[in-house]
Amino acid sequence: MTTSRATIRDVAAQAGVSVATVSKVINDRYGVSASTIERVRAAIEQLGYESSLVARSLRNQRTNVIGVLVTDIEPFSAELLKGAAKAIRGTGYELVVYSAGGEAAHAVGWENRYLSRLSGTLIDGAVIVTPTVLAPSYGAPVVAVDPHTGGEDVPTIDSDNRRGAETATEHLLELGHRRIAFIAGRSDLESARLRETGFRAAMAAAGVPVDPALVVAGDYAEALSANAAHALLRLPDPPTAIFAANDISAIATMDMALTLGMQVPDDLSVIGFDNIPESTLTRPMLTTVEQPIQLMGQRAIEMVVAILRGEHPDPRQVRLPTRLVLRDTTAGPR
Amino acid sequence: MTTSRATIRDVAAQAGVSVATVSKVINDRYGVSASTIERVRAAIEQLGYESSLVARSLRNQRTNVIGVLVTDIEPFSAELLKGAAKAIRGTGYELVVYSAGGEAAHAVGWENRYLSRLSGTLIDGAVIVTPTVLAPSYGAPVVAVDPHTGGEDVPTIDSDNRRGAETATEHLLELGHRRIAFIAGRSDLESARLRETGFRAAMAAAGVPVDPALVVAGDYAEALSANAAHALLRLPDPPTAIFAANDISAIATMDMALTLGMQVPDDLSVIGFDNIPESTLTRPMLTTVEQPIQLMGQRAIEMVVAILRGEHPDPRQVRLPTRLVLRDTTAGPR
DNA sequence: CTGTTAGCGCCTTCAG
DNA sequence: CTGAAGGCGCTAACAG
Repeated sequence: MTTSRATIRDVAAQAGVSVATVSKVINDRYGVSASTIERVRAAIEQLGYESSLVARSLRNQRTNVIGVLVTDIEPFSAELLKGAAKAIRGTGYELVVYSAGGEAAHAVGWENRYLSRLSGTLIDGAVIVTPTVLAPSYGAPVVAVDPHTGGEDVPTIDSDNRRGAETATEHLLELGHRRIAFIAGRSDLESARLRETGFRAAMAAAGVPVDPALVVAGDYAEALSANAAHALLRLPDPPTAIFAANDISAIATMDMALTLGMQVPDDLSVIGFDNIPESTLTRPMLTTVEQPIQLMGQRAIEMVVAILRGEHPDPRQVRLPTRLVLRDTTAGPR
Repeated sequence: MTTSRATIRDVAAQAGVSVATVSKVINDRYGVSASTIERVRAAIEQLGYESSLVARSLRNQRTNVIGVLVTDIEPFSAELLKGAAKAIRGTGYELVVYSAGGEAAHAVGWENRYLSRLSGTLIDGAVIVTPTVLAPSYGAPVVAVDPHTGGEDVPTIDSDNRRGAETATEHLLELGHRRIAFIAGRSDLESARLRETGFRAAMAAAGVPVDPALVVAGDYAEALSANAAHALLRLPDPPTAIFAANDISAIATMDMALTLGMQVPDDLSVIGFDNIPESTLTRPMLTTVEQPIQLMGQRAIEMVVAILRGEHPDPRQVRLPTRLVLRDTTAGPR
């Protein structure tokens, strides 16, 4: 037990050569005799040696590793990771996902701290998911997914949040709803602002005034959204439909409606945003606006790889389409 | 742009002190005057300095990072990661997920290579998902999820694969099926062997012989499973039900049935294993055996953390229960 | 062909 | 209270 892992020195000692020679063998550099190579390889084999990624990346600039930085691994980022993993195949790069485990993430600027911790060493480039502040990149290429702002300098990937929100709202309107509530997302993210903008635009276009009491904060988070839903449904004149800024919030809303003894969609229509896999786990299944999340992850990786290869991907701001997915949580008001 | 990230030396220069002093401030060591601390903190702030994880981990033994090593990020591992991320919260540890991007993963022993690359440096402990060879751990605690073998030395987490497979088979049997096919999983994994064992045991218990032609390889993979399903359904005397060793295979089977113009469950019953979120995306929705995947990830992290804290978790081999989830892809044979 | 030297960014003695 | 020196594992010059 606990036999510390073999280092390059152990290999060198075992093979009776210098550390530098071992390094040469490992990296296929010229200038090592066949017999020495043989001996070194044998030692490596015997000791189960594998060069330390850390030591190596401290010394070299390139590591062949791309990082994906997330605050947490939840349904959205997990989908994104699937896409990222798909895109990484065949590129020769490896993927490292770094998650602070929620806590540190609350501090504004987590993305820059992470980036600073990993960049220059360990990763050649990074994808940052839902960053709130985007600092000058430290040399390594960075692509932001669903960033705090419509991006100016940094390449970004997002989806058409505004149009998606309009579509959702129009759907509710067409069903005959007029008292439509909106549970807003994280106010520090552009996506949340655009979803609210889309909601308001669709309402305005239909000539339906937005009751300020029906627009509440949900923060893309379960607990806060549940509270928000509770408050909305307890209003003297409650909404007949709720548009939640993401699926997590929509699911929390459905749970709360159930808790309050209401039937979805008979007593209340609910519509979400994202189309995470979990949205089909609810009963009834959630009607929602789909973002191509996996594709967003895929595109982000592709863009980082392209930049790493010295290319200059042209639209640096990629906006993917959204799409209404009709399921069973919306119906006309009674 | 491209201003290389600040190092501890930049901070030292900016604050007019030595590198060592900065290090002391960062790590809260005694022996620095209040005014110096102030100056150093200001410099850190101004430069946006964050110590390099790599340099740090090379120097120290502890990094406060736990690694999760996977061959790829697909539905199963993604679920597991959600659980792992949940478990990491509040522990003070951070999470790094390392994925080889499919390729390197094909080589046997990827887990040991990764572990060797990262262990001792970068990560304090690791969770390895579906390893095929488990070597002596290099000092750092390692927990294996769904390993190649019933684990002897290494702590492991898995679910009751055998019982789950029995349950699935019994369900098919109770519906009246007799020609039941089995699309097997990755033969290098204990889980796949146990699922097949469970299938055979249930068949034997019901006195139904297993037609060798109806047991085919699927490897837990989509392409191979689709082929397998095709072959099965083209048999002169095709099965009336197919039990696939995981949901990916089951979904591939459903797709193939559809391609061949068959109705599920009318012409063919299909049942899977895992209950990944994707299993509710099929139409009809997939009947399957649920493994508590997130919980497996959670438990694995908890165990690593416990060992890191010097505890000796008692059952070192944790087996979680499985459960039949009845949905819409099974019915009696015509 | 092989070994020696220096240094990546950081932290920890140990002197001053 | 502060700074200089050494070394973590590795690689890139340069010497022999």
